[in-house]
Amino acid sequence: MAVRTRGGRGKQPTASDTALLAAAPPESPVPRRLLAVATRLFADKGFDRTSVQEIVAAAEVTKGAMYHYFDSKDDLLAEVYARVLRLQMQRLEAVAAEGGPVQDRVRRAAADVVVTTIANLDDATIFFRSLHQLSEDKQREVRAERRRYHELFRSLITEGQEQGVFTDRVPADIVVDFYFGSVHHLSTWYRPDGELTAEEIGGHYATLLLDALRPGGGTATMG
Amino acid sequence: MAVRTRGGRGKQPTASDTALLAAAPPESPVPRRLLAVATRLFADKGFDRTSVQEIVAAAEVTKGAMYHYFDSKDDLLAEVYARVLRLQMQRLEAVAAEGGPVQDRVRRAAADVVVTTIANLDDATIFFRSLHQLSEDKQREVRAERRRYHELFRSLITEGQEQGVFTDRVPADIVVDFYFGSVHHLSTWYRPDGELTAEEIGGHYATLLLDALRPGGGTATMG
Amino acid sequence: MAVRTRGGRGKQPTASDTALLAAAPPESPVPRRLLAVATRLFADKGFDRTSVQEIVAAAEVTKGAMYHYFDSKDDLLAEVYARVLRLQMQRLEAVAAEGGPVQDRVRRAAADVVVTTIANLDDATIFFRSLHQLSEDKQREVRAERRRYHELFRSLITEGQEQGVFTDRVPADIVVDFYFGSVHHLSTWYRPDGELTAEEIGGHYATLLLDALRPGGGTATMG
Amino acid sequence: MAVRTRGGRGKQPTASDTALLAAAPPESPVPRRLLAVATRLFADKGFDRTSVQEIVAAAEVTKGAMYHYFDSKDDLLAEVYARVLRLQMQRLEAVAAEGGPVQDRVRRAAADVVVTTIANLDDATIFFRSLHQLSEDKQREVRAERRRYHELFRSLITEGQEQGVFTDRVPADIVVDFYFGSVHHLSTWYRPDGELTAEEIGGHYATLLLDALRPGGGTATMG
DNA sequence: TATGAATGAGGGTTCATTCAT
DNA sequence: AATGAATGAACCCTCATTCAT
Repeated sequence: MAVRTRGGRGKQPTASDTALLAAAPPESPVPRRLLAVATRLFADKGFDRTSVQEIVAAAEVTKGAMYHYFDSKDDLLAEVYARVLRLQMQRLEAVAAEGGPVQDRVRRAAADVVVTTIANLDDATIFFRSLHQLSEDKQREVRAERRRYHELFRSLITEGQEQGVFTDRVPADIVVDFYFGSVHHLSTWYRPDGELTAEEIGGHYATLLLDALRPGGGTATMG
Repeated sequence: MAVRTRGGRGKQPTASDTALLAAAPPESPVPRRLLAVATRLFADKGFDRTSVQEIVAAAEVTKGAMYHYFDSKDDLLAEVYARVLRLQMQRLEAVAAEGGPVQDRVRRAAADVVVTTIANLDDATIFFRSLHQLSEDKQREVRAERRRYHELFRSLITEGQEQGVFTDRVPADIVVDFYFGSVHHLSTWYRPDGELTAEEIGGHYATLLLDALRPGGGTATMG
Repeated sequence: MAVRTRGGRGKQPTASDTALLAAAPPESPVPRRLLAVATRLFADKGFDRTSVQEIVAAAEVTKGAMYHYFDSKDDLLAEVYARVLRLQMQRLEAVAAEGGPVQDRVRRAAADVVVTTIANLDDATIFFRSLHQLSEDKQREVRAERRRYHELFRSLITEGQEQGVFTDRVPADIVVDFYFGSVHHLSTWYRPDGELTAEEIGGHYATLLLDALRPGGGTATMG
Repeated sequence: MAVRTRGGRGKQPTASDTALLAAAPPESPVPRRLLAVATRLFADKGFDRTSVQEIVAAAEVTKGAMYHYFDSKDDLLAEVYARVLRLQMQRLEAVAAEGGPVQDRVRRAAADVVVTTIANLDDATIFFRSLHQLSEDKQREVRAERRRYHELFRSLITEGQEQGVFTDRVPADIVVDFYFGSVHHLSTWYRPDGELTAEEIGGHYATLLLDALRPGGGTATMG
């Protein structure tokens, strides 16, 4: 990580906290303001179409200042990825660590990732669109962290399948990719002024996932 | 459309046909070759990171020739979008027009879009990653066509819900966005050398969708 | 001259004829149409900013056709120059050949060149703005022809000075350059919807010239 | 104005000062050097035929440096216009503010603009030839400033007409356009190695103007 | 007489980054 | 901790012209 000055943050922020992170008021310290502004611009116009000049202008900072805190424009993007991965992981770990029936934990996790994603739509937009704009090294790191996240989620699915509360007609791996595809694409169609709240969408998504995992009958494979 | 010279293509190509389209042999006419090469490069490195110079070099064509056939680099991307939209729409229309129980048609459509997407992974990669790099005008066109596609798919879901063979716990709109999110993200994780064939993945995805839509019991919303 | 096909034109066209030349209807023969269109565009946007593509599009002709009739874009411009020089020379020669007192002939020539210039404003615009865009060779030709024109006009001034009806306080050379500067710049400020007609302006310009040449008193050189 | 760093200049420079401005020695700061070189090249070959590459090469500066100081090539041209307008306006204002009979002030102004124009022939060449190559916005600004200049000059003519020391046979507006046409065209025919000095030509031009404005008899309009 | 695909050199401009201060 | 002038490579695109047909 290249940011040389940054205070730690309390763990387990709520979804609404995380939205505040992105809103970074102009009086906040320089690196934070740069990150906030960059997130906004990257989501808006894409990484490659956002110039360093625009970022520093929007953050009311000089170029020199930016290069003082960040190694490169790339590094700025890497920080965005690090932030969102850290956040999602924290939330999933919290849910996974709770007690209760596995299907309840899966539902909570599934709904929560939707709500958090919607609360940080810019992050989500960047996440699914800009991975290839990161350097090879950093891509690898991101992918590795992402894999850890998926594996944790998958372990919950597997736990349910082993207990028989979930069907295993479809491999847990596939289920996880299937679900997170849906989640990532929220940034493509979700509009804050739509009919449904983030919580309602989270509920629906979780329902679709849980219903798909219901054991019993199953739909016959066509043929 | 900006390509000024191009013959029509036969209707209702199979999934394997479509893969061939992208592979465009070197002796094919200039615009086709450019499109094939551009698709490859855009998927590989992203639109903004692919220079016109690289495209024409890979297509063994001069820049002037490229600009003779395409209005701009943007236009090249627009053609990729037009092609994939046309293809997917044709296939969905074909499936929708078939007879048989609605759940069979949905399953076939759901599985087919997966297979077709995998057969044209480059297109899919570009599709979900580069829309914002298209000009406003062209974005609007793409979105409009995409909407028509979604609406056709949604009408199948609605039909099933009205017949009572699908649950309506989750609105058909949400179901469609949920499913196509999963589909679009295939390009993120699918690898040709993986354990499962395209058809198997299509089967699993269709199963997850159909199972989620099974009527009956349902999973209680967490309380 | 590079245009290979062009009928001769009657001599001594009136000012209104010449305006018609520029309006060239679309059904007129190809080279004439090209010349008319080019004149319009060169005056509008300047020679360098007018592409051959635009010219042939506006003339509803293909590029190949244009290059069949003209050697180059440059050649098109040369033709415009040739046309305007020919025209102005013809008119001046006609006036000079008339009888009557020299001051009447000068007045007529001075007024007529204004009216003709206004009737062919596009030509005038091009004339004073695009000479340097012609090849060296062609520039030389244009300048030579222009010199012949100036010399003819100057001979009228000299004639008046020798007769004593014009003052010779200012050398005839300077008078000529002085006057044609004014005339060329008509294209800079004249607007067809202005208060004065072309004839009125011609009258005023001729009056200014003739009054400046009145012998007698003269204004004392400052000092 | 787009040049971001430039000190003011002393007021009321003499004609010979202004010629020095254009000669900008090589050790002068980057923007000044660029402007000097650009003026030279634009006058020589025309704006459109002068490439940015040529400018920066002649100024011994990199392209990046040029774009650091100027927004565009267009901006460079706009600066040339701003400079010449500023200069001419200053001089006219100085003359107009002097005392003495109005005909003396007009004569001085008329002669001075000729001398100044000849001292800055490159500027004059560019001025009358390249206005249409400026962006619409900048053209408007230039024209507005030019109008202010003309109006000041015209007010002197009007003053003389009202006092009866100038005839009003020709409207003051027309007189102004007439005279400045002549002045602008100096750049077309004046050669430093000619027989007459700048001051002599200025004298002649002023004489022609003043003589044309002499009241009395007048030349009868031809009938 | 006319086409239009193709050329290839050059156009203006942008941009992430460096470095002396 | 911060500046901002300067770099230099790369970018997309335009264009007059040619040539096989």
